[in-house]
Amino acid sequence: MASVDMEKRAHADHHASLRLWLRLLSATTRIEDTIRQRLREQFDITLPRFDLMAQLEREPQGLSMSELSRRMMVTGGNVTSIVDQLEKEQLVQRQMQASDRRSYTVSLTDAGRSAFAAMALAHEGWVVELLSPLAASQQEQLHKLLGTLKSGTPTNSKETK
Amino acid sequence: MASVDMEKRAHADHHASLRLWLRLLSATTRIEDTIRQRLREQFDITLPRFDLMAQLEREPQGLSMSELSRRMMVTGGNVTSIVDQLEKEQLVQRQMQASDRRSYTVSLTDAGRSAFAAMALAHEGWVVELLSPLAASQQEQLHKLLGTLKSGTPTNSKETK
DNA sequence: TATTGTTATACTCTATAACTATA
DNA sequence: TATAGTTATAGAGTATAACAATA
Repeated sequence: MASVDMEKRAHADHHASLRLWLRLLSATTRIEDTIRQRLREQFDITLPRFDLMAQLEREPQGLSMSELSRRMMVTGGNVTSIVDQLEKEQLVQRQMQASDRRSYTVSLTDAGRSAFAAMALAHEGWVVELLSPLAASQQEQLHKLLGTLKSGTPTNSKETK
Repeated sequence: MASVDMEKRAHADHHASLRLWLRLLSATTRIEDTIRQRLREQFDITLPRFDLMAQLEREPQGLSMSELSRRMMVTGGNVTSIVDQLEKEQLVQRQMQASDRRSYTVSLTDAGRSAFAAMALAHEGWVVELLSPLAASQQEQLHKLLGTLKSGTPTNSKETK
């Protein structure tokens, strides 16, 4: 009967989704761990610190602590401690804002900008290397499929930026 | 000239790889964070503990600490502490091995097995839900593409399991 | 009162290394 | 000597909540 077939199909699809998820997770984790390890070994930096610098590199005029917190999706206290560390190494700077004296603008220093350029170059090379089993056209396909995944559920697909 | 075109192409591909990686990372992280949060809220369990139980569920006869360590890709000390916690909650048990008295066999208790069954069911439902923006055929496509990525270089595409 | 950012605290996961017991 | 597992310690990242300064 059709309903039995549909049930079988549903179970098969569920298992397929689970297998897909495990593969997605393990592929991503493997690449992420490799990048994390190389950033540590070659530049003595962690991924969150690298990410924070990447955010600042995109915004030369700098960002407030709360904006960094929002973009990195971590709470404010954590941003404080990451910025503290990077400031100690003179890679970023806090600048007072005249308009609102509660708030700082955080930006890369010149040293930070050049350090980040070197790291970003290496980072891009690693990504190219680690994704190289896929041909350019396959990468494009993957990019499209992940784009569909990105936006949320079909029934409630509100984009929060 | 052709060499200039090739350089342009290489740069474009590099950027495409980087964009793909960022999308892959963010999609995976978003799903993982959602699962982590729901496991915490609904079952008061962390992902590593869930993963350890999943390993044991697949091996009813149980696993040694060192085998668990190998499969979860974390060092022995961590496995000890995770097993300690799960044992305290009576979800897993350590059993002496007659053959080698240095070694334990860790397995799910009956309570652990039934608790895991409930969690795994919910977990599978979440995965199905979170991947639902992709149709079954798209999920299959994604699975294949990630398979290529998984095994390493294109010249050596062995499937490990 | 609300907001920006800091500080203090606690928890989990992780690795390293020293240690015990057994092989 | 080598191996299985534990213990102790340290460090990173995370969240929560109390706090100070400013709006």
